[in-house]
Amino acid sequence: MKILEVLRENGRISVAALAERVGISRANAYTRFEALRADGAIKRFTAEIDHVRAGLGITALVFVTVRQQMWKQFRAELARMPEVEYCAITTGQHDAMIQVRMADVAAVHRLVTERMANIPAVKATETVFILDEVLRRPYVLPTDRDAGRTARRPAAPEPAEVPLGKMRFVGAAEGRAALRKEGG
Amino acid sequence: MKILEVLRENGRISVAALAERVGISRANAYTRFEALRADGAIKRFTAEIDHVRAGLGITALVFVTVRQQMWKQFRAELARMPEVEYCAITTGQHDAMIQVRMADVAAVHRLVTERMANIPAVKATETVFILDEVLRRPYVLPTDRDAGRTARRPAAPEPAEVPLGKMRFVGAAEGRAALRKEGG
DNA sequence: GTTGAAATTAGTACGAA
DNA sequence: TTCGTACTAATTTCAAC
Repeated sequence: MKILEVLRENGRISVAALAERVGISRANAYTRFEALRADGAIKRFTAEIDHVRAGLGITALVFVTVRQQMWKQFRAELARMPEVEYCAITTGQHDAMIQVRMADVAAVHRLVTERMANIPAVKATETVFILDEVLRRPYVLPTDRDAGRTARRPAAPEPAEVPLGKMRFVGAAEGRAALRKEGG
Repeated sequence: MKILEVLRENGRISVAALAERVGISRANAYTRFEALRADGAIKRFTAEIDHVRAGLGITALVFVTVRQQMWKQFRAELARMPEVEYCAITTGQHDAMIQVRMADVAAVHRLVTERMANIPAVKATETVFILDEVLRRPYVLPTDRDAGRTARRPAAPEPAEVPLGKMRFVGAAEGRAALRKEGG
């Protein structure tokens, strides 16, 4: 975990420097580094690029409703859209969320109305623009849980008190109101 | 752009190998590499970590409605939540979208109902679970636009045909219907 | 899991095209 | 701006412990 913590902040650090920061020997660092890569815990190393400086100043989220039994086609179409940076299948009102980077607002409009709308698998879309990216952490690690808290718990083995079947995937405010009623 | 293309796929490549792949001299590669870093085009290098293998198998999106004039406090609270991987301010129904990685569903529930709900700046939340991350590209580049298309356009200087003030930030299906009516 | 030396590679400087 | 090259510093590998 310590190795991962260092590497997500500085992916180009030398293994020797990594060893020193983690507090192990160089040879050990090489062994563990290679093991993490082979194991797949580290998927790849990448450069974070300033998309604004690269000429893609507009970021948008497109929430997509996918026609049932056309998922395979939807995924195939996604693979052919290089402007898509991220796509996740979600629960809730929509089926998928897509994040795109474009040069300007008009390009987003064109993408959604011309390209996305012509995909048969796409039933409907809802577009939202990103005004500001407040934070992007390289990747969250389990050890982050205790960081930033004033009082750290001794990692109690908290059981899943709320059964999954009882959860409501809705707004928290609404959920709290309902719980209050139920609880009395 | 070529350098960025290589670097986002392999952030740990040596500058010598980078020079060869891009087709420039070693010395030139060092110069440009350093310039890209100094300029801020490359923000940092990072390791992509498999969060499932790291013990954080659940990913969720929390859409947050923020109380007006409490943005500063909201951002301050965010900084103290290490489980948040990404946060963006958006247009549309909600004010912000937060992506979190947690060990299990119960942990997400706890985060939203116990921690988030106790932040005065948070008026309401809506949680959605990510079932599958279809794709995550390191960072999209302008050169990606033409890739993956069967017919590539000669990069015409397309003007912004649709004025921003005329755009409707709503569902595309709805938007198309409206345009049909307007257009006749 | 550690240390230390050999082999290799990376980073720097500078003149020329 | 870019290239080639020579030089110095650092990294990686590999061995014994």
